[in-house]
Amino acid sequence: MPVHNEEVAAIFDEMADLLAIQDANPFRVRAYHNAARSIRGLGKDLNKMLEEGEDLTRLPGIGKDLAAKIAEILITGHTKALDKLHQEVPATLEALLKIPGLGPKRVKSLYRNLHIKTLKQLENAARRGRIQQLPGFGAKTEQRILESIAAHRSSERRFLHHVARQYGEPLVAYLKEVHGVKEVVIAGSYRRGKETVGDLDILATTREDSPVMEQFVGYDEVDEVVSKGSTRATVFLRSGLQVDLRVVAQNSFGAALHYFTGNKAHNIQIRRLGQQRGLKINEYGVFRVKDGKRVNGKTEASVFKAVGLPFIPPELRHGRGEIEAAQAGHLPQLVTLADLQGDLHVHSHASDGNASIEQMALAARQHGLKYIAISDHSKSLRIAHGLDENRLAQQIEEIDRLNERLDGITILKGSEVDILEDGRLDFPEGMLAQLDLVIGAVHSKFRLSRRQQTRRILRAMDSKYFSILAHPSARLLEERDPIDADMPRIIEAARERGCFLEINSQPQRLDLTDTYCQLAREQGVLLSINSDGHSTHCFDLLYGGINQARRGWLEKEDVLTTRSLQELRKQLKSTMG
DNA sequence: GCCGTTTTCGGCCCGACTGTTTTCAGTCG
Repeated sequence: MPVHNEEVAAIFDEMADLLAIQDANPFRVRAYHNAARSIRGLGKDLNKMLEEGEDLTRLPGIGKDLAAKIAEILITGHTKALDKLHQEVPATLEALLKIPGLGPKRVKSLYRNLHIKTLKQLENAARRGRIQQLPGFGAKTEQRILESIAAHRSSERRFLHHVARQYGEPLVAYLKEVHGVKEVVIAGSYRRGKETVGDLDILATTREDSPVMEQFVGYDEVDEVVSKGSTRATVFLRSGLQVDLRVVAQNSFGAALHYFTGNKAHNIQIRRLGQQRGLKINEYGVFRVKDGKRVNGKTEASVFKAVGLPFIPPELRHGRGEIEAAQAGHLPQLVTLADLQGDLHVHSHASDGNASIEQMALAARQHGLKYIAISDHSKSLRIAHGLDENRLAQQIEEIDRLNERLDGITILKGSEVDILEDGRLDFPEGMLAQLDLVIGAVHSKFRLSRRQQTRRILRAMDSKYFSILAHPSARLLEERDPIDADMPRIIEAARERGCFLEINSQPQRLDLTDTYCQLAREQGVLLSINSDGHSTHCFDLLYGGINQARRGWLEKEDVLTTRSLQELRKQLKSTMG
């Protein structure tokens, strides 16, 4: 049973937490967290790297010691270092750290003084008023602990980017109307285009007399004010979405925007670069260390320039090599929404869509697209009224008639064909041969073993008619975990067979994920950014696929659906051939 | 525990807010 990257990362995070409770050197604690983050950002399977004899110490944040621990975990499934920690510190204490307001120091105090090891014990002690008697704790802290435990179930909830946008944009518009407010921008993971966000970080610049803080906490969707100072406030909206507002002066806008767009790893790297140049970088600007003089910070570009870098797009700021690429002049020219020429995964009311083929085609044309492929479900997906051979044959004729009649948009004949459990496709070859493209998709048997699932998909891709693997991980954000499959192997197979992978733009899918997009790009596998649309509004969702692609370092050239119809046909033909 | 065109030792990003204090530790992002 192989251990996967995520499990290694989780072990390091746990070790960091337990070490922190033990009062270990904070930098050592951080080293473990850094290593965990570094591993999560890998596009490659650690097992494979080990097999191929790659030097793990070349990974950022991994040195000799942690490389040895990684090898130990991969081979034995655990590490003696964590086993030892568990003997010294109860593993359950880690859960206490998740309570807002409880960090390692307080958890340690609770454990040492009140022998609290579990959430239940914590709750009981708080109820009996025993916590406020501890030094460093008070009545308010105790009350907050009780409230947090009550809300614990929802505390880890993340919001889809698409949903956060629906709350965030009206709030931004509202803040812009407040007296003395100049700029208002949503920064943070939202600006980096992440598929889900834990909260919204809003940055505003104002004149000094602006009542923006009062107006912010008085917004009629605010349910709870967590904290409020003169430059920073945190609230919860009724929807449960947490929103942080930070206010800075206009001339700090660039520095603050950079600072609050993050992520942490990126910011730390930028500051280190600053340090090397005798500069201190914070949210207020770039300062010379020797005399404290402010030298930059009005625009984001000026912050980058101060450390000798070109502007790095927000979607790349994850501390995963973008700074090194910028230094080397190798930053990608990221694909944009305007580069898209078509959409190869569109449904009609023949299966589970709610518009006719013509309506979908006209909506696509309206959106500036030059072609779409109608790719309705195949017969096995009964719940979505999948098409059988007869209905698909009729649809092909309908598309021929429409193409004769419609100008400015071309409709391709496709099908989203179920990949059956054994890897067969849901239509016979004779049927597939009549299509312009075949999109293979997993819609069932999500819980096969890694070995079976991988073999299933590879076998489907063996079909000479297979064009694109739809939503490769089959995940549904906040709802269903990704299938367990060897994605690097699948990407390799796509390269060998000349197939493509989809970036599905549905807000809940956003699949392929960013790190695998990056791997596909490195392997020369083109990605097809598709809406998987079911209504005429679906083309608005393509922005999500673009976000995903940009976080995966993709350029226009790396995306199949930026091709002209003529070039696309050539690409598809070489697959079919 | 990691890292290094100043270093193999001695650094490690930095500031705001809260609560419990009476000048600051702890937590958070």
